[in-house]
Amino acid sequence: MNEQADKTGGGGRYPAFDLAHFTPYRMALAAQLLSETLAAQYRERYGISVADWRVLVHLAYAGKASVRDIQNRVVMDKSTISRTVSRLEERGVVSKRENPKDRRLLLLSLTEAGEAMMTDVLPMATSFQARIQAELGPQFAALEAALQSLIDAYGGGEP
Amino acid sequence: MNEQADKTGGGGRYPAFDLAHFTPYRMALAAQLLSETLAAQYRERYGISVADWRVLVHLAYAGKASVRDIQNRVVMDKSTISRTVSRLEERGVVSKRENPKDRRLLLLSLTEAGEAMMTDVLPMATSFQARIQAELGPQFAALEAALQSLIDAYGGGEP
DNA sequence: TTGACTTCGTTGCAGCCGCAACGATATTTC
DNA sequence: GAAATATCGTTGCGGCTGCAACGAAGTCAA
Repeated sequence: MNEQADKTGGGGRYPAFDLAHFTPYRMALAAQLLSETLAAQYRERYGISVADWRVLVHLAYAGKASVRDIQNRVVMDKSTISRTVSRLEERGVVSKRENPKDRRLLLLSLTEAGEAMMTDVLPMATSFQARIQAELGPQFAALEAALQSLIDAYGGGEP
Repeated sequence: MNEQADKTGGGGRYPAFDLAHFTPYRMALAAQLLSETLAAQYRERYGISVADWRVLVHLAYAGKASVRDIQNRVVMDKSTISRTVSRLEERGVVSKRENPKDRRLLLLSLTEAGEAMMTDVLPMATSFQARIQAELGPQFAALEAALQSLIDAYGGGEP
């Protein structure tokens, strides 16, 4: 509790501005804490990164998808998705075929091993969600609503 | 609105799990949208990155600080701070001296140019905060409270 | 059919990040 | 006072990311 800020830097040239009370920063912090807490669990067990996780979840949810499908649903650059998929394929948890209907597209899906892994991993996520919900209690609904407002207002849908 | 997920991948092996309704993901998305919206403004005018921004804001707020002071306040790795400070020093907006009281520490502060820049930039942030608050209306207080709960619950303070 | 245009995924590049190891300086302990 | 220990900031390294450019494949129009 030492090193107090002296706040006399600019001689009051600009208004006091504390990052700790700035909503974008607080949001980033909260998001990072949540992500890390969850990621620590599956990283330890399976060596899965956040990018891996997002791709895998989408495939578990959708069954089959192309890179573009994932991109439309998950906010990730297509190059990131491409590289993530390649890594997951090498690990043997994702299958990467060519779509015969349109040979530009990939037909991505989980392998047997991938499905087995997700059978183990998804409940972790579900219970984490439950934990958040429980910890927040009545605040949870309000948080959800506010997040939705922000996502709508700042272009979470289509550009 | 084509490419519907078929959801038949695992044959119902695991519970339906939609990333879009998962709180950690939604939080990350909202945080990213806010960050990008704000960052676009000062990046365009001053070529400032988010890391730059955080360091600069802290210095504007605190007047003088060491790398460690910043690390204690802002969640950034010390190596990131070190490199960010070096870049900002080269640009001439941050001064980097040695603390005579303890020669391990740096005595960081804004230069005249840095203060001038922040005089211009900080109001942008203030008005962005006001915009968020206005857009959320009564939801804002609830969001703040929920964020605080999460940050407390997941270790936003000291490890 | 052919040629222009669009879409999809990959890759080269440059930059940033986190971790761990390190040198320099302070502090503690004996 | 000297040696062990702790703290601070920097740097090397490996990995990841976003952007832009690209080749391959499909679509559209004349």
